[in-house]
Amino acid sequence: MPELPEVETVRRGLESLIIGKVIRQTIHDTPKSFPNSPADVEAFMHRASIIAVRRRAKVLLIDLSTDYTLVIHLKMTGQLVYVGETRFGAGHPNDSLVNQLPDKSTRVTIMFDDNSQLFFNDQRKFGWMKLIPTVEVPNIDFMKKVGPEPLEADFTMKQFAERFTRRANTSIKAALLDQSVVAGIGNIYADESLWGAKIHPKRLVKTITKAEFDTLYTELRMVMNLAIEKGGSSNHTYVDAEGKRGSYMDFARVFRREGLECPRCHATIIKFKAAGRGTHICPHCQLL
DNA sequence: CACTTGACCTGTCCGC
DNA sequence: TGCGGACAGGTCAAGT
Repeated sequence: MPELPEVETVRRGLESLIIGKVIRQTIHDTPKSFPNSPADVEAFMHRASIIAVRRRAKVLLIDLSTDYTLVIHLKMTGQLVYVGETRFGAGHPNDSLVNQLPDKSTRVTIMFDDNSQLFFNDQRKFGWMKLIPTVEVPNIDFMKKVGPEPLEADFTMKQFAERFTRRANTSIKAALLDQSVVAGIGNIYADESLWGAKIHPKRLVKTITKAEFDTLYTELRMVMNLAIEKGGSSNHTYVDAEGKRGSYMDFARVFRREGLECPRCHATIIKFKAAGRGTHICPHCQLL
């Protein structure tokens, strides 16, 4: 799924749904998705209550009353879906997914005392969930190297441009996707913000002017705020904590719109490969 | 160090 | 209807 807006949408949903709930049982038989031993799960999850649901970049952190934390990365196709004690009736908008859980992509099932459940689904098995002591969270590799987030209040335009100097000889798109430069951007919002700033994704970082970085900073924050407001982007498998799709794709200007008109100049949007990823631009607005 | 490419998986879609 | 290949919201470990 998930770039920052999608993970934040899941975080907000979980926060409203599972805080205070007590874990009765955890079902996990796929070590790649959840490597902790049954003994760890028994000792640090069983009878634990949910204290907080936090997020850092694209990683979710579910704090437990045992001073352990579930650290979760959804990667491409991970989902965290909560199902209440009463399931939706047939015909409900969420019916198709929620009523079928668990399914063949369910990797972990957490059952709460009130009979509600939290499912970690992941079709491609790239995602993972790990149980570690809460005090160790800042020490994991990801946390140590991940950069600042575009929406942090104290993250300035000046800092934004400075973060990129280390990646002077790579393309701006590759640099935007580098989580150690700026955290939380993925393929959708890289393309959307570069369109907003009228920058070609293959431009080398060292050729981007200060004025262009300033525009990119502003566009990136606008795009991410809008995406959070719309509950994220559901390009393929992404759903929020209640199994609902996000609607940002209805507002996308270039992403997955190849062959359609640029909303700014009406040229035809094209798709090609950049930084190893499918990339969408307006060839008239974004020149190399 | 900085940079690029392939690997990790499963499912779906598109052309033959 | 089947088969092969390309591709999919992301990181890593390798290679140069």
